[in-house]
Amino acid sequence: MAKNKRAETTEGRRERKRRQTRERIEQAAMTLFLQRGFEATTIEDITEAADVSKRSFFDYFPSKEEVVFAWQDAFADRLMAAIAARPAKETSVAAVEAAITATVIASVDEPGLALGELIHRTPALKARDQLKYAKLEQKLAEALLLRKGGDPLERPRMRVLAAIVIGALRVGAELWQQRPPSVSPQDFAREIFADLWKMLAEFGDEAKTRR
Amino acid sequence: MAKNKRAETTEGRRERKRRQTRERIEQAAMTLFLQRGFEATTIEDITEAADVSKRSFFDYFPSKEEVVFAWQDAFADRLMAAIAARPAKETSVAAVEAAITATVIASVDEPGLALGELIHRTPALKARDQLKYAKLEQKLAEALLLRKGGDPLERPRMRVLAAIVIGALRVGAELWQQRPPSVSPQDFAREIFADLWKMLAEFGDEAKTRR
DNA sequence: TGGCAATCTTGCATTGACTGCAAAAATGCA
DNA sequence: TGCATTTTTGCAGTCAATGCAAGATTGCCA
Repeated sequence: MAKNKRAETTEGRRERKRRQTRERIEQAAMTLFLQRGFEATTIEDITEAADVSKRSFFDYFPSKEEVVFAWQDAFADRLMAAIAARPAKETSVAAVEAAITATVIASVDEPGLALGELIHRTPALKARDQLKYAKLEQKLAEALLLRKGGDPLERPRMRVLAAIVIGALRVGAELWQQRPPSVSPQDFAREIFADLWKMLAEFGDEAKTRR
Repeated sequence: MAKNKRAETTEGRRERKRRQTRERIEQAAMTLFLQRGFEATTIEDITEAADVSKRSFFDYFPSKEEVVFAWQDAFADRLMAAIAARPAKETSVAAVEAAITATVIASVDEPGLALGELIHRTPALKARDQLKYAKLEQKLAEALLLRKGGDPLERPRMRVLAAIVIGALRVGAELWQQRPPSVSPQDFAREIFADLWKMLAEFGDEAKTRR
């Protein structure tokens, strides 16, 4: 089973082969998924293409779905790091904008883009995809709270801010996928955030003057 | 298979028995799920308890998960209706608040409350649960857009408003589940929304005066 | 270099969700 | 009562996922 490094030494043949096998499975799976769809691809198809036994697949990935989402953990980790890196005196709003923009830009070229459509047309994957956003939101909320010194009273506030921002990220990702990116990711992100804050202010004012 | 009424006449013996069977399955499933967990309950356990054949289960529900989430469609439909019922001259912000509050209040006594914990501790259900919110959000966005006469330029705006409000609903539902409801649902909803709009205004102002 | 111990890979068997199909049972109606 | 329609069921089969133990590989050291 998956065990880790014995010492902190360099990667031995064992580790290397294992990583290579993992990549071979991932590659084979993705190719087949994109080519003939997620459900229409069986584990056996994948293991055959990757030339490993059917049983071994589960030694590398806990489930078929995980192959698709494995790479996405990286995004959440980067975002956390980006948040933590913002100066403490910066407002939460400024910090998320900067952190998300930076993380998105740093991640925009990854295979994830091609996956969007696959996920979108596969119900089981769609559910898992949403879960990913939920986890991201929770992590973001924690990171934001930490910046505030962990004050428990700030928690609901940061939860809501996280929900708003991740919501915007989700909507933004959708818009991005729909139209061919005629602008740079930077400009796109900037635009999205500008719109978002403007809307927030409007909605807020609207509620303020209401009743 | 599931066919509908032949004419608009009253419910015959056939329809009635079918509905009863469906309820029996649902009841048996829920009892077992809550009692021994989702994964630990097999379809056979359920059908045995409900006294139908294993095969028949799938004549009533497309999957094990659907039993859990079937009732939730009702919420989305009610919310849509509530939005549509708001006067057209009302602002979007005022309309969602009123509609959501009314719908939540009308739905708060349903079995859903007991399910929260079950869903929370079952990964597969958690994913599906998030998908539910996503769908709700989309429907809400459509309903809001419709109120605006369907102007395509308003779409992203309404998508974001929907994301924000559903985000607040999600966070609110979580808070509600955590602490014993010491206040009425009405007051709780009012409070949540008041906080939300206040936060929006603050975040908006903060962004406005920034840079 | 040979051999041992740790680790990986694989085959085999099993469970459980889900589907298709056709026979059998129940129901509605003339 | 008899027949057409609908429902329920049994059965066979596919596929994901898991446990287990035998077989192969690898790292290491005497």
